[in-house]
Amino acid sequence: MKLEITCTRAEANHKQLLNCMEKLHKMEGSFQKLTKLLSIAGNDVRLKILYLLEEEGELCPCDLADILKMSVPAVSQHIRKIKDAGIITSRRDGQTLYYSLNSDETEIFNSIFKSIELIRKTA
Amino acid sequence: MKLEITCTRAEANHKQLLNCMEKLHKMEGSFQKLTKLLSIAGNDVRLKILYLLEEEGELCPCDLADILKMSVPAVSQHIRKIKDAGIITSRRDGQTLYYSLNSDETEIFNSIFKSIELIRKTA
DNA sequence: TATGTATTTAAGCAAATACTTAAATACATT
DNA sequence: AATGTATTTAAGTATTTGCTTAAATACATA
Repeated sequence: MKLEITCTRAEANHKQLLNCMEKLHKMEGSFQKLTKLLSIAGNDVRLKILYLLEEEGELCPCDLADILKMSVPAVSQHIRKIKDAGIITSRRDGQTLYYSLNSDETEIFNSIFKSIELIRKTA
Repeated sequence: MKLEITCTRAEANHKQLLNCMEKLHKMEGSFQKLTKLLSIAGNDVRLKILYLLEEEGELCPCDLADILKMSVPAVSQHIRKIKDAGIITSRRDGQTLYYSLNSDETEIFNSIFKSIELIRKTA
């Protein structure tokens, strides 16, 4: 890791900057994983899909398309992103695929959804 | 609000779908605000900026550019996004602008940052 | 006032996003 | 086997994103 300080301010605290760099470097993997999760949740449609799965347990693409008032392929492509990130899994019943949140991912989304309530109160 | 069900599956639970639509409709504003927050945090650079501000209290664009090893204008443009969302504010000291998290926004980010630790353990 | 430093803003561009429509796949039923 | 339904995948496209470089702004100091 290159630890080069270019800031020329007299007040610049080089030790602080180097410390920050090392911290980030050590946590790089965690940041990548969290960024991935947040970028998936940071979309109106996908956040609603995640919320609906949390609330309803499981839903199929067709239901989600109805609820979200959008085309089935559009929903399906969002579902794929969420699935590729390992956040949901599917269960087949005949022609219908039911998607649900993976139990090991619910904790972080629960804390995110809690903030919805928080926002409702402050807004 | 148009409540139209197009799903033709025999098993489709229309009451459930209508209920979901109403819930989403009532929470539309909260979803928008939360999506905005998450889309801002769902970027590697911005998540790190937010984390660094949380950890260090305040930092200037120049410091952040050093720590993140990227150009000052690139950092500045990320800062602007975060600032436009009302998440941070600036304090001027001479030529230097110090940015810090707004206190009313720290709660949600704290819960997000906590999940970094969670991820470190599970990964 | 002139020069330098910190920061922002603007213009330009490559890559990523998120939709649309059309085609492919998987299962069910006749 | 043939047709229909649920879903995914692919191709095409308009929009957004995130950088780069260059120019503008704000403050400090000689």
